[in-house]
Amino acid sequence: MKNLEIVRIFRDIAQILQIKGGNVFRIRAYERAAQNIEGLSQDIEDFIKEDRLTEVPGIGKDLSERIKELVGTGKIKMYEDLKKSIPEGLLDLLEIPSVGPRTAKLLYEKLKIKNIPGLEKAIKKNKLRGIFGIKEKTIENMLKGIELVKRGRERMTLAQAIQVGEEFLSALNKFPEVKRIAVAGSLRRQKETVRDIDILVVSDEPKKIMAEFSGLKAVKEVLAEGETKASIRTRDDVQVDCRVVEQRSFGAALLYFTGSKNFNIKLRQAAIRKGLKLNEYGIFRKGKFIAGRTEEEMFKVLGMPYVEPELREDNGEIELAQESKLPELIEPKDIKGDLHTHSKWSDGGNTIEEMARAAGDLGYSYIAITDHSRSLRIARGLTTADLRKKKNEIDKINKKLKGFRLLYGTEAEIDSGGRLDYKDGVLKEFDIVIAAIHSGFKQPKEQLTRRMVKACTNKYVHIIAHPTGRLWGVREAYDIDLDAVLEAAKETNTHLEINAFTQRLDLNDLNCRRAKEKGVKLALGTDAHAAEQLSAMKLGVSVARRGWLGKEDVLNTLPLEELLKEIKK
DNA sequence: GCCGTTTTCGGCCCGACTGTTTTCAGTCG
Repeated sequence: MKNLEIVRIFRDIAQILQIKGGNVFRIRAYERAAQNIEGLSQDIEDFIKEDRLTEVPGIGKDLSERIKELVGTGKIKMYEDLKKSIPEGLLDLLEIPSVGPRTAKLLYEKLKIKNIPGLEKAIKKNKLRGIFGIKEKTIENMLKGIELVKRGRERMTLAQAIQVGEEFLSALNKFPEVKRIAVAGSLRRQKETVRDIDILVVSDEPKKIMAEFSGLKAVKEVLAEGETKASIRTRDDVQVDCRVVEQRSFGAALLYFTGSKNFNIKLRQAAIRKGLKLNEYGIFRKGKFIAGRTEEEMFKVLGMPYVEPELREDNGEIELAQESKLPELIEPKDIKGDLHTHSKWSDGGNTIEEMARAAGDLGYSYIAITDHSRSLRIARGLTTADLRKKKNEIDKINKKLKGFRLLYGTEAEIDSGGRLDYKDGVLKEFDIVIAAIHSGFKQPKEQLTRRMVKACTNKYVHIIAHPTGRLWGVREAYDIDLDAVLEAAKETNTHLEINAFTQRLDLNDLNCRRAKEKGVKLALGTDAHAAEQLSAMKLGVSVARRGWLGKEDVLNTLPLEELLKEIKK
């Protein structure tokens, strides 16, 4: 899959052109193309094969030639030439907050600064003084920015972002001037990682809110504070932006502040075509306010149904909305049970009964206890003797429980040859079998793919757990041919998992969409190793929603009897 | 460099805040 390589190159090109001072629309064209390719659920090489590259929005004659050149020769000449035209390392300067293309260009032209260490040295030697347009404050901001880059401004996981967002909401909600409050930005779109937190407040006293926001205990540093908008950094180095608007602009501001940026641009273009102006204060016709209180009324004026925040990525949803063909997304309440959990029998922290009660409290009607299998010793995988005892325990608890069912399950190891580590006679006893890879991630792509495909063909395997192995902050997805696995899954009625564990979210949103397009049904599981982790299901639902999935695309929206029928091979 | 129920040429989203400015460019989202 060359998609991400092209994305990176196009973004690089855009940045180099910015520094060199190219046509801003040409620059934007590269950025837009990169964004659109990033959002593709299909391999770009498929588009080439079918000669329909220019069907990808933002890709015309020139860019399609560049893409073909890269896929064909491994290089893009124009990009190689551009790279040579500026020093390596200059692009790093753009990573520094407060340093944009113009400043980078200035620093290079006046002082021959080529990279971040060079800038640091120049600042320490007082060389920046006297450069036109740079004074003490600017230098100070650059130094702060450099520090931040050094510490690595990583993105948070969605789970962390949700927590930070909630803390700020509840802290701000205590102020009487706050009439209404909401999170926006990529957190509201439920992206799997989030850079900064956006908070929207309705109030008649914006100045007061600004002071209160900047004065919160969690605030380490105020980055900017104006009349209606302020940015701070928390003690944990998270940037939080707060914006205050009046009541009638709440919907407009929420829409604007939620993004994504490209989604907003497209909506504004749609507004222009209708002779309207759309900004964060509302929709205006000849300067007269006609909508803005709620997002719903704004979409209505723009002639389309409400677009769920999770869809707002400019990945085709606006076009579908205009034809009223948006998918109806799955919701948390549709989930009837959790299909991937662990108990004390292997490496979980709670007993089976405790897990069952916690699941019941969440309103579920079933839960699968899928402890690790024999060969995963490190997680105390169960021997066949253990399994008999575990089965007895489950049967006993099931007799006690009314309107709820424990499913006897396992998360079985797929070995390096694609076989499972329990014999068929053992496997067939389970109500549900999840198969997973926990070793040999670094095998060649072909072998990894073969293992997964073979696991799908096993007639006792119902679900493939965390199919790409991505573990946030630990390792990248392993190198598999996901399309081949999807094909195999489709053919054998095997389900792929959306693992909702905070650091996994695997399959991710784009791959979910790919699975749906291929006709593969997904199974949501939290991989909970303790009762309180069952609540991570909401993250999995978010991934599913971002992957355009409806209730009908997810296995465990089914009542128990239908679920058991559905998974039969 | 892309794109077209106004257009195949001439447009291309819109505004807040900062730091440096006597009116605005740069950065950010």
